[in-house]
Amino acid sequence: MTIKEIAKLAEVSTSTVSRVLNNSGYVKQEVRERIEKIIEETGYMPSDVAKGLKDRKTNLIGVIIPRLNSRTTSLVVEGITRFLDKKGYTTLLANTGIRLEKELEFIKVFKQKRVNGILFVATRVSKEHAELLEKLDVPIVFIGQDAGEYGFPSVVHKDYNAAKDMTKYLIKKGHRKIGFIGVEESDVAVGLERKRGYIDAQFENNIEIDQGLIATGNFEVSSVEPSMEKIMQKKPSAIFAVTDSLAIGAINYLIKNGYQVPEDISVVGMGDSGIAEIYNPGLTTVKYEYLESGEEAAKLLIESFENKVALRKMMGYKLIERDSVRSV
Amino acid sequence: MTIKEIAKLAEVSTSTVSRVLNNSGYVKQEVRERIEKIIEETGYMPSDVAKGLKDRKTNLIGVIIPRLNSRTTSLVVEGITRFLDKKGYTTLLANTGIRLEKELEFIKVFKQKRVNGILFVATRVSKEHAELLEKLDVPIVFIGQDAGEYGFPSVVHKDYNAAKDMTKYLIKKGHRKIGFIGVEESDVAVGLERKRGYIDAQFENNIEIDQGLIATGNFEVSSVEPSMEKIMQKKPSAIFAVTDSLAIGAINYLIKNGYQVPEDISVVGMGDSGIAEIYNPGLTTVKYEYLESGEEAAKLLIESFENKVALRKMMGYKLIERDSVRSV
DNA sequence: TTGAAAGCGCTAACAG
DNA sequence: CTGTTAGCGCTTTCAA
Repeated sequence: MTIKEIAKLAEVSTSTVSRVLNNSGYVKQEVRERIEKIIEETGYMPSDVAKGLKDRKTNLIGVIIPRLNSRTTSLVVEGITRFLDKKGYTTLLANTGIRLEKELEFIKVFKQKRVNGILFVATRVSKEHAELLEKLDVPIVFIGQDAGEYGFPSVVHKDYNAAKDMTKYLIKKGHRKIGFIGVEESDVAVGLERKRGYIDAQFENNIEIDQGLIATGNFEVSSVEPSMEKIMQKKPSAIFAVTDSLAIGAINYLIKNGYQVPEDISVVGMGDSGIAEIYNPGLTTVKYEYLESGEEAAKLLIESFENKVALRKMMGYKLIERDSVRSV
Repeated sequence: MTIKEIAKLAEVSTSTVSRVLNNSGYVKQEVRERIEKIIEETGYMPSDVAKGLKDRKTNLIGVIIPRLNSRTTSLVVEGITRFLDKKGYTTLLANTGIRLEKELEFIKVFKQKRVNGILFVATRVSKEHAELLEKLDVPIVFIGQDAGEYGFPSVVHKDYNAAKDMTKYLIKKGHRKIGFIGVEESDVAVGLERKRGYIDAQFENNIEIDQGLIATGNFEVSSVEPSMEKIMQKKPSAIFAVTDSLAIGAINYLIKNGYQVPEDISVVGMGDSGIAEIYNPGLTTVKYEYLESGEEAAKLLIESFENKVALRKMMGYKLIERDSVRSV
């Protein structure tokens, strides 16, 4: 079914049909009704493909995510779709499995689909990304990692400050030997910034950094065990894990090994992953504004269509005290 | 940047550029290289919009989901994107917030975008859906709810059997008074089928159904409290919740009220939501093949492009025994 | 108030 | 081996 067929059925020209479709220009009431009736009956829907060709605007926004099986990403995407839907944009979703080559490939695919912009939930941003994006010239906003270095607008979380605050909180509770479960530093936000916060907080409180208390694994819960084995040799009174999953992995490890949380040892996470709330004990953690960051990034992108300014938006956070820490 | 501009730069016709782009027909090696160089330098990417118009194939698949903040949906979508990506399709995502009018609207939007097919993660399927889809004539596969009644292919989980098996399991463990926390029956799969399983298993074991043991809320954890208050008056020895979140809500309620799980009362859920595994105690539940159902549905859809047969695919399940049940 | 015609970017006969 | 041309479905002057 095309506009031409509708025109023929209504015995008018395609222009006239187009006019009633877009409510533009003059159409005699009687003719309008005739056409509307036919459209209704046939279930005809105009093609956005043809329209897109005509006015080079697809109203498509490409969203690139590392994976979907994390609450973080889900919330960000939820925020994105919520905002874009309101503004009449449709979301194209690309799931990369955190593979750089996939990320680059999807950026190209999006360009071919002529998306009006890209939202990139990144775990790291490289020169390759920057060069490709530069070349393809698509509006983009990064989420979760700062791409300001390459001149791209970004929506980031205050990872450094949050981790520092959390560490200070533990220190205030009397802890001086705080184990740290981190992830690869190639993930600047989670791996590097949070670690910096952890270190600086101790530095400012004149606590000597003990490398024996610091373990680096990956995001998989299975990586917690070796990390914990290393850390526990130093007999810490608290564990600071950079994500809630890792924190819960740590707690489960402790329980399995006969410790009580928080009686014997305190544990905190970051991310307020939903599990944190319903877990037993309730996990003390930092709540980030994930849903809001998705909305904010989408908003930034849409706004950049008009005035293109590269900027960085910092999202807030909140320390949520629950039952996994005790004072010593 | 268009094919025309590339053609001009390379001093050839657009057809020749098109030929090197698609690796079709003959092009003199020397000319080919010249064109490729220009494409490379300019970062030109052919427009899928124009291509789509030409050969009425967009390689777009629309995915409609109720919301993203559940592990179930995330896994299904993960499975979908995984499969579609392999096959060269791109995913359009529509997040409805479980509002019927949004669902219908997105189906129309997808039609306008000329998607080649739709995957609908449904919570219920109505006549309105059926009529619209009939009229718009878009290939579709339902996920999670059976739309066979309206002649649409569906990928569903064995909700009835799984719930029945779970109930039988509790019975075998010696439980005769089993509380039931369900959801609205408008959700046929989760609300109705699972309840039927619960009832039939008891019927077959000559256990009289006590309406006082059956409570119906919604998916929100907050709805658990009133349900539990009602059920606990009957002093059950076990609770069967139709989702893991609900089950954990129940456990938290019990703990708050001084009960021990499973010592005082057993609790089981359904869905193997990830929380089930790391929760304390480990939750006995049913693991569904969510990721696989996404893949399976996408596969069905793509296959239906060739031979269009409406069919129903039943996904398997597995009872996962953990630590939230004891024998009585 | 309506229609004819051109053009958006690309591909595929067809002709050379 | 390469170019010309028509047409995909739609909107938008420009005329009438």
